[in-house]
Amino acid sequence: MIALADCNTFFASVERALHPGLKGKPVCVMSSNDGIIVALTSEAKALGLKRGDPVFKVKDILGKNGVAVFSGNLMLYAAMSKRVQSIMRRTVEHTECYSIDEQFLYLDGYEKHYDLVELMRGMIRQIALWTDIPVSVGIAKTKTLAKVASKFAKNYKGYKGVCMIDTDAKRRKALSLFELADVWGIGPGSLAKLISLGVTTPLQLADKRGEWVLKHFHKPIYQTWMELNGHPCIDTSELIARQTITTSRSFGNMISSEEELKASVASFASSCCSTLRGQDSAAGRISVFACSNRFREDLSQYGNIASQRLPVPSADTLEITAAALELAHKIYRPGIQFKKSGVILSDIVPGCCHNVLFDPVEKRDERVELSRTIDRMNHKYGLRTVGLAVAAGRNEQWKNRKEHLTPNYLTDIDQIMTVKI
DNA sequence: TCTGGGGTCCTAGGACCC
DNA sequence: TCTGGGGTCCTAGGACCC
Repeated sequence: MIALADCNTFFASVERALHPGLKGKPVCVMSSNDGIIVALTSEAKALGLKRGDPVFKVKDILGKNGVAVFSGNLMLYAAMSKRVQSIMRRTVEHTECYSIDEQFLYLDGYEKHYDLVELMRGMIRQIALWTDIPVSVGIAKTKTLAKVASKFAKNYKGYKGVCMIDTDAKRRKALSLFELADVWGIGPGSLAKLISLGVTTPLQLADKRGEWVLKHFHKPIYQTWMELNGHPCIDTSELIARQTITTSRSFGNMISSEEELKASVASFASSCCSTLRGQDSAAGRISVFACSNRFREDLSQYGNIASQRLPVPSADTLEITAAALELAHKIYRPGIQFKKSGVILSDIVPGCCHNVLFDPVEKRDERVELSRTIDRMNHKYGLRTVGLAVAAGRNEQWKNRKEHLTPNYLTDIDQIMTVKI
């Protein structure tokens, strides 16, 4: 059996754990620039708020109901995620991190010595005690079914946090009651097609013949069909290293000068490079994109992307930033109000330093060591302690707005919480 | 005035090879 | 009227996920 452990409204729960006065109150976490709502507690949902709502459109609801709003702080949430994961690993040996708030737990063998439901309830209590993060667990024979079970566990108090689908009767009942749109792997496109073919519940899909599924759909939906019938076939085993690394942001204010566009791109390139070195990899290809504000119909619209292959896979901030700036120059257009830019590193290979005949960069290993030294200084003394001047720019119109940021209580000794007794 | 960010996998189609 | 067969590699774009 496989369990999926899912943190309930994770980002909002982290904020609530660190602001204990908010227990039982509506809480929302916003995206960068405080632009949209990305996580919200059930109390906030009850007010009619939804994930994805632009904050400026719901300002009234937020204000009138005293909703606590926070600017998203991913560093903080990642640190809390690590704590929750470590408690899960104390309970189950073989686990697999699927996302910042979800973990698969492999329970094979545990049924001999434990009641699986009670084992998971014990783990949930431990997590609540040590972190204050509420967790729901679904148990079933496949990951897709475990996800279904975890939603039942989340939505019905009677399960006390854990729902197990361990018989065919339970599987059929669950699938007959579950929303087709909520099945893992079924997005808006497949949903519309399924409905047009007369399939409206997960059970109806599961009961179709395999040939029928393959006739109308491709491999991904076929795999979902297999899993709904209890045959495991989705492999999410962790990729050791990421295959692409992206840093992109919408700007706090629109910008129109090439210098500012380049400053943003240089800053994002640096950020990509330190992530790249963090996983001991090098990138063979770099892309830079920029676009105008698609919501401003009164302004001229423009978007473009340019890519370049690096002569040798590289993790050197200086080399990659130089390439990024050339690409930024290519796509820059005077007279456009830019709203967003980004840098994408791809063709990622393991290893930081590749010795190659006719390498245009001399002393590549020393250059990588320089970048690593900068990483260590920034880690020790705070982000952006040392960086490239070109990334600083002269004014910082493009920088994010974050007006409700929780301090990095869990990762920065200078921001640690003060307790007054 | 104000509308997020970062991933994966799959497929079709073009370019190129013999 | 007739116009090979069989590959590989690369890229763009769609669909989906959190």
